[in-house]
Amino acid sequence: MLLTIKDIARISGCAVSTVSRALNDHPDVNPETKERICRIVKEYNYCPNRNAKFLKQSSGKNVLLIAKGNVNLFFTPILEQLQSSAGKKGLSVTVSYISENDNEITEAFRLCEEMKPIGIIFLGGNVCIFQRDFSKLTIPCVLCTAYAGKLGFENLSSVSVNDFQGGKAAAAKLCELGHRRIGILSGDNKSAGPFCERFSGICNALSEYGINEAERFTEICEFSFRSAYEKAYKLILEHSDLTAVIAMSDIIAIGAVRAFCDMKLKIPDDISVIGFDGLELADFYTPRITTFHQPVEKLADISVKMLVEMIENNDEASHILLDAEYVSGETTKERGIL
Amino acid sequence: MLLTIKDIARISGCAVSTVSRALNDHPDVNPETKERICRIVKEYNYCPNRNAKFLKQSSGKNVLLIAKGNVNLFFTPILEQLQSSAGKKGLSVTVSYISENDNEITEAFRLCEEMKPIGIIFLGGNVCIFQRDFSKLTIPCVLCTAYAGKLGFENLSSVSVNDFQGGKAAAAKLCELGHRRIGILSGDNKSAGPFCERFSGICNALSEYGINEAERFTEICEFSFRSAYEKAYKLILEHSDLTAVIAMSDIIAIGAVRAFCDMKLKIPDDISVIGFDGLELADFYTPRITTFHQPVEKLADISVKMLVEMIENNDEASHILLDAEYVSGETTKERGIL
DNA sequence: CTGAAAGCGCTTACAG
DNA sequence: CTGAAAGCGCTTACAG
Repeated sequence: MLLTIKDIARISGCAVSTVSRALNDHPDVNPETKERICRIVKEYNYCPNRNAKFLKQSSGKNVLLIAKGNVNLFFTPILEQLQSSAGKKGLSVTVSYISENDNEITEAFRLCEEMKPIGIIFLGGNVCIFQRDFSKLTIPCVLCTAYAGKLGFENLSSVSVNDFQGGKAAAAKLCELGHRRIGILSGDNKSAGPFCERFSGICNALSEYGINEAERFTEICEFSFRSAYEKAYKLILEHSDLTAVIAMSDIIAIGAVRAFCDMKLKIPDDISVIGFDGLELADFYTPRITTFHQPVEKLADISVKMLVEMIENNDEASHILLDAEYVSGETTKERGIL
Repeated sequence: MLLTIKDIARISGCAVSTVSRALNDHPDVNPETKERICRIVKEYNYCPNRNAKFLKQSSGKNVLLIAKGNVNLFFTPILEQLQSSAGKKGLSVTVSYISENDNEITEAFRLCEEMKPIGIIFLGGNVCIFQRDFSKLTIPCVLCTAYAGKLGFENLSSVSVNDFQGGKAAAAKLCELGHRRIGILSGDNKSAGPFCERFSGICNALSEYGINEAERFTEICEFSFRSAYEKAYKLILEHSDLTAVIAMSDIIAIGAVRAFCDMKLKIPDDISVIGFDGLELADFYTPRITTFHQPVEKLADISVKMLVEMIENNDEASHILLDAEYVSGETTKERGIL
């Protein structure tokens, strides 16, 4: 049986309330008393029951981190950085992993009641769900990896790469290399969000290079190697004259590269591929994936910084866009002279 | 403000205790009352506060799932399968992710007090920590992906691949292809656990093929692309005559393949590489990684089945070893005639 | 600076 | 089958 706060009170000869105050760093407790209590706590390896704590607690230093879709190679390093960055600011973070199909706002709302956090960081999230449901939440929140500036909520900041510019730069890069028959392997770009932004950016660049809508060949794929593989295969079967493909994430790029290899297409001689995200994996794949890197550390650090400033200084919501950084790889080259 | 059970009681005209019983499927509640309560619960979107629930609850259908080291591509699919498999058995699972450096037993013990689960599944875990600390836990537990048979705890079952046989088969495969100068890229094989088992298996096979200890070239790497890359590089620099490498996981194999490419070694013409785990990624890498696949679905399903039987039938602990399945890829071939 | 007491939202004997 | 009441382990006004 684990010890309770009552046991610690008994052993230390204090009241339960004094132990609680000592443990939670309240100012009005005698330093000697506090030290004695802490010693006993350590000696007996006492650990407060979080259910009871959260049931009562109205405030604290707890920050909630809601990660949507944890299967994601891209989110894992951000998550680690978020945790370490929040830790340095003296915040204790509780992470909740939810699946791609869950409603992040509903989950956040429930956890707010349970944990009474002072702020929330969403790692990933569906902008449409935010638009519809976010008003339920009244504490400071930050959306990390998607732009929430268009939503206009007073307590919702966001930090992400400029996905429009990133998409545009990726397409421009291929056009500069002389490619004109370019396929697009997109994530779901129907509803607002990063894929939609990237898609707009890509189209914008293609237009500037005089490639009109009739010459854009797009397949929508799920966020998996297999789906990307299948859609890449289909794209080439239907448009054998493509010389380049833009994949909206490195996962998709890898699925595509594998498909092209199986079709006996040489990369980058027969076809160029450009990815997005700049995963560590992209750098260890053969061939190295040419990609646009999302600055993971910055995304995480800025998220935490924004949240802290909203909480402590009552700063109003702001929306920061970072540049995705071009990473040269082995999957792109100039279009061969046909 | 979220609704509490009191609100539901007031709205439905019942007592709080009746609402509680209805919600928790207790037998002794009038079907009509129950239906009315459930309708109201749904209509008002009521969701019980888990802190309060767990604070009181002495039993239930809660199963705890402790996943150690969530950065792991191998664990993610097992985790998903475990959740779906447990869901089908009518168990509600709570997942706790802990880092590689945490003590899984300490964490389990704390959560037992808080959640009062009826059983625990550990996804991954350090056998040495189990040996030292597991006796603290008295409820049925299953260790998934490592063998706990040597530990002899009455309430700890385990299911894993036969890592010794897997390692042995991997080494034998290379020997059969004519390789005699074989490098080993190992995870930490100093303390008991899968890497240690695989290492023993590898050594056993090499001995059987007459390759003595002086001809085994081993580097220990961390579980990352980068570490594997560096150690693979080092291995070749120091032993340029190696014709094959056994990597103890696909992550390590991929780091090695990338390193060999950068050293201008052709795979598999100049050097063969064999991995372990059978990640989806291994099948989408170019070249496809030859590997030994851990049967993810079986590992998960058996874990749940074992736990349920320990709980419901009071079955005693058992330890199941599955075979790792050979998956032919593009990174192995016969040793060239020198 | 400290203690006694109320109460967070639930569950579960106990009584009817 | 249902309700009133105790209590889970904490935190926090309130009094001193």
